[in-house]
Amino acid sequence: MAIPQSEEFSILMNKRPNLQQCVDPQTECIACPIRKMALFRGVPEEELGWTQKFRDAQYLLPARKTLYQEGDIAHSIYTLFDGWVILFKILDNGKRQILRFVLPGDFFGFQVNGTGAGAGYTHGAQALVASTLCVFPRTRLRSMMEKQPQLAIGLAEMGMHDMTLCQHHLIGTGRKNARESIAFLLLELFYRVRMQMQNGFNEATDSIIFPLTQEDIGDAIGLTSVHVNRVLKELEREKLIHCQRKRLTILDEETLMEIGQFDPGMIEPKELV
Amino acid sequence: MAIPQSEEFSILMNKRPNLQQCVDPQTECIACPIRKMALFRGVPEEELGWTQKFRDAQYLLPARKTLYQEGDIAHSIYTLFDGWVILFKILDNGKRQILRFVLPGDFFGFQVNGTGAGAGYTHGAQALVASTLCVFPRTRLRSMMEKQPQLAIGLAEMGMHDMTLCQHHLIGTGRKNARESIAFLLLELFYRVRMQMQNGFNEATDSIIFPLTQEDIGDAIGLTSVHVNRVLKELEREKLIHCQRKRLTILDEETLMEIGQFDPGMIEPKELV
DNA sequence: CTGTTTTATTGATTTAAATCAATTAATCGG
DNA sequence: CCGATTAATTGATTTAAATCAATAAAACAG
Repeated sequence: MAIPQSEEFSILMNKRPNLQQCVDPQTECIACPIRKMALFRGVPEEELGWTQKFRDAQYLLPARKTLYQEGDIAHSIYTLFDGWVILFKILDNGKRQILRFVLPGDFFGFQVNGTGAGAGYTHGAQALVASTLCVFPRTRLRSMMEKQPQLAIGLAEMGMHDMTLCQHHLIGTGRKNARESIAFLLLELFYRVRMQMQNGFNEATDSIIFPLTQEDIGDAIGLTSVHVNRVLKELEREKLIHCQRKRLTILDEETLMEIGQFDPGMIEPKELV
Repeated sequence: MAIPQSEEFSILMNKRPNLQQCVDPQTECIACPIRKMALFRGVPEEELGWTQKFRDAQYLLPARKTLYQEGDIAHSIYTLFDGWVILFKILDNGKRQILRFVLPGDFFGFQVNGTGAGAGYTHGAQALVASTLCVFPRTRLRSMMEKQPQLAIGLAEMGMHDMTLCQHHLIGTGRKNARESIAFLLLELFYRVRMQMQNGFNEATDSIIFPLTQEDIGDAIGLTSVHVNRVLKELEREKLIHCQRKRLTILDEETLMEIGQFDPGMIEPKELV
């Protein structure tokens, strides 16, 4: 299969220096294993030919590299094809708040300040592990949606889901203690990753690759890495979880769900009626 | 003008017992002063005739009354026409987390768990002051959007904006101390109310009606009302704000913005390119 | 493989905010 | 207008998590 080489490639590379062109044959939208959970979820198959032209190409973002910083001009929007990305914001006091964990199929980069082509991202984005991205030019999104309402509906549905996750994130930070909040986060990510695997590639399991450092966990829920460490050790002593080598094993799902007040229903994909 | 009496009226009233039928002549969508910021923002005027038929009617919700509880079957979605509504969630330990402050023009009630007509709201909704609501049947939303993509685009845009507000809310709760977080919340609501007034009815001012109790403030940002009180008193002693009789006056906007790390840009309405 | 950097771990101490406890001030229903 | 309920205020005490500090262990680059 020929590797599509977008005319905008060199411009894009200048603007997003950490992106690398995808060398492997790129996945066509029509053949995409995660399409049903992603931006094009509602687009009829016969329309995918021309909607794919909207897509720029697939690119690689190496582990721990920044995709964009807050304020960067938002030329592109993204669907994560493979990997793990965090969206975050750095405060004046230097502290970092992780806003969202982006998993395969998730759409991001559409939140901007300002209007028109010069608008800037409201947040930064960074890969936790080597990731593959589907890149779309932001300025074509509206006209695409006008031609293909299923795209706008898909976007609204994904937005609804993201909003619900964000609100749960808020509850964890605002009204749960460290133990409850950490239990909830571990379960949320565990379930999301596992659901991802079911819909895409692998089998269910009680163990997932978990590339967060303890500092990442703390920055997600408003704790120091020192305190995160103490709570994780406690949960390990109680044989509820096991963490080692960027791998997380859930040993006692039921107890953990009680502690974190986690309901798997929140993870399920959302539909507008 | 005749008062439209929906065929679904009596069913609706059984289901949402606190809603009262609007006695005053109801505002037609075409004449709505806040339409440009609301759900029908992008819908061309010539289409508003048939899109309004989608709307059920306007209803009154008295002050401090609950519109729906978490888990209630989500028959309707809402645009707040006038008033002030909070969305919240009650945790197992009885604590309440306010998720979102709904101001005129804002759309809510679309976040549900489950699929199809029997899905339930993910959160509760309650009026802070007597409020007027535009009520839409939830089950017609998707077909409406398929016929009128501007509706889906408007929904996606509003979702993007709400998401950004939620993320700022998260930052306040996760990574700011009580003083910073309260300063931010006061400014956010002050700016949102003032923007509302500019686009709809009144003049700019340094003072707004502010119907939150100190407990409401605490439940929004994860503090006790006792601590909220101490911080508010401190800000008053420093002549930065003045609170009295459900009215908030911002005396020193600049200093307050510095304390809260508040950027008015976040309040501006969002557009997809 | 090896030195270097990053991340994890654990103890001692401090602190911001919670909790407990009264009182005072507002607001509301009749 | 008036008793009753709800909300605000203030002090004393406790506590969950932060901060400070020092290794130990892992991951990484050359």
